[in-house]
Amino acid sequence: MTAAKRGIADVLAATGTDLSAEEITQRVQSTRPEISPSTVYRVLDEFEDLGIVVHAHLGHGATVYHLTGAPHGHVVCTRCGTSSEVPAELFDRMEGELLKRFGFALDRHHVAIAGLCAACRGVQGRAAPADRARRRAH
Amino acid sequence: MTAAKRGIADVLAATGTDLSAEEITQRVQSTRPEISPSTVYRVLDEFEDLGIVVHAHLGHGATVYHLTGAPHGHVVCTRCGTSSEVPAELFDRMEGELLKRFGFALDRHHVAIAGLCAACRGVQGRAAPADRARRRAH
DNA sequence: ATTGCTGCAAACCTTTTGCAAGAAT
DNA sequence: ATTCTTGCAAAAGGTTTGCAGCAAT
Repeated sequence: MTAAKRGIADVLAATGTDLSAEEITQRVQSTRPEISPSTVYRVLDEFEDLGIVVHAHLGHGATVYHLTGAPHGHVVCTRCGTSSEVPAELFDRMEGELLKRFGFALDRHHVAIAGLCAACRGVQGRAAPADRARRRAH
Repeated sequence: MTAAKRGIADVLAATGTDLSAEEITQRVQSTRPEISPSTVYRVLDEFEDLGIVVHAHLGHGATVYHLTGAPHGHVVCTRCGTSSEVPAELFDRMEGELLKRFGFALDRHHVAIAGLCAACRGVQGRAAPADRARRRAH
């Protein structure tokens, strides 16, 4: 295993959250400044092929990566952009239905559910009209 | 209403599926060649503010747009990239749980569920190792 | 010698923005 | 006159790729 791969693996192991390629690059570069973003993308790709890493699309912005582990889903607030992880078991029922009705095998790792987080629901109450901030955030 | 807006609205009304900004641009340009992509993005933004249009992120590639109507979810195959719409009612149970447990208000319009479609499940059977095509498609 | 990894720079795709011109009020 | 909308071109964000060099075999 090369220095780049070791460094990227270390970063992924050291964090509890999902990281974008850019965040991973920055952290790797804090100890190995010469490692380039393209290498990070290439290594991440390779790790995915090996099943070590999975990624998810959170809707806005960059793809995020994390070590394969306890599968979890993501909820993303379309107003403030915050994302958080939710237990994979929330998807059990839907998984069964999708499989039965459409033959579609849901991937819990990969899911991003959009909506309004508790804080933003409070702020804007019932379905206020979209504002620029909300669109931007998302 | 300006020509650009009318044209874009017509395109959206004439299709039954989700369209990317690029597809919308191409279709609009078939009758009004001078309309630019930036205008399409701006008009789409405005339509969203008005609540006429909603968009969804399908994971890979570009954002897609459609007229606000019967809300539906999307499932996207991570292998072949195909996306299809699924009834919003599939999200009922999950919506309730997310609200109760996390105060999170799911937006059914906006959801993209990843997984393997029936065809691709057949092709690769049980959990074949990821291949380049799959990564690419997604 | 051959193969594989890497850094760099450039390319790419999607989306946004600054600006000056034109249309509508 | 003022305001809104547009086209164009450039920029921006995220990601991929060509290439030459270096490392490991």
